[in-house]
Amino acid sequence: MAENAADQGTSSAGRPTRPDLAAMLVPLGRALTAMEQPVLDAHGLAMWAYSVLLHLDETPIRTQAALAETIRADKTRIIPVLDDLAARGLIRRQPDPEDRRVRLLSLTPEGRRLRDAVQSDIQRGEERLLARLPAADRGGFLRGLQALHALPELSPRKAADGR
Amino acid sequence: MAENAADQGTSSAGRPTRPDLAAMLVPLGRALTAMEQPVLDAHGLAMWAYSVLLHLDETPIRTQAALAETIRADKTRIIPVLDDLAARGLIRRQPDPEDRRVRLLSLTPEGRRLRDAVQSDIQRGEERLLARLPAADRGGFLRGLQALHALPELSPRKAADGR
DNA sequence: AGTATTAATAGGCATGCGCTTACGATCTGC
DNA sequence: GCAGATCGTAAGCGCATGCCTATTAATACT
Repeated sequence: MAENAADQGTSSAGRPTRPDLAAMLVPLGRALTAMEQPVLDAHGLAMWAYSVLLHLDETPIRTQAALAETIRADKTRIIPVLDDLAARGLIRRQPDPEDRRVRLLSLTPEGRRLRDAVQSDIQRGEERLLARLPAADRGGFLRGLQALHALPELSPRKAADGR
Repeated sequence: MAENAADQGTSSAGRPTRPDLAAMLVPLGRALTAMEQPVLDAHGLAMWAYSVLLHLDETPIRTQAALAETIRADKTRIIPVLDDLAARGLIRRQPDPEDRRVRLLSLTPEGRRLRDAVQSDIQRGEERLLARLPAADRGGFLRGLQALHALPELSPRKAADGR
């Protein structure tokens, strides 16, 4: 006994060969977010506001609640964000003629300009980081990340309603 | 001049070919964390407690403050966590004979057992996710992730004190 | 017409967390 | 042996966030 064999469960248990994914992903996410912050500050954008600008225009978004859900924000908490963005002329919020309860959201040209400028800034910083990766792994890392990001099981809300 | 050309910045700006890294990493981290939660609950461990168990024993940790820093916890906030872990016999907290201010932290055998069991469970779930990746990208993804995770610039605290 | 639903909005409650202060015990330098 | 720094600990402030309720306007169901 006390042997350091490796079989002790269903699969290859024992001492793992890598840290938990979350243990790497979460700090990385934090670090990336911290890198973004100064850029956002420079443009007077909060993280939520940037998130709104990003997701507006990518997908046709109808209601504010739907937007909130896609960016995983609280329905009631983005309202001040939208107020601010609209007041600054970065988004438009017109009542839907077909259903006058909903406000149709869209990016204004200035909104798109700002979004593009900020995103370029941010991705420029990210590229500096990616450059640190061995070239052989860079592509796989990015593809893997995008693939996981696209998995529906990882979106808790969608995964729940299987009907 | 409303042409939809793509050059408009310093480098390859315009519409980016991928989402921001943080925009993928952060939700992924959240999803992974959510996947871990039931496992942790099943073992009666909170996230901070698990984090402590993980990092104890990997590196020789002397002071509680040092532990707190490595797991990015607040010095004062892990104390109840340590209290609980010690009360459950998962860690030991003996006064250092050389400096009786500091408590030497170590994993008990039960602590190590629990940590290994939980981590196997967690990584088993993660492997199910990784299996969804194209085999060609899986290795690069993991290596890239580990490489970025190991970068010192991404640890805000260490990066700051360059002196 | 009359009731139930849904969108947007406001407000409030509870939680978790980072940060700060305070304090006793202990160590170190002078 | 005293002053200042350090460790562990307690307590509290403030912010961001998730969640829940209520209100109002508009739509849908019957």
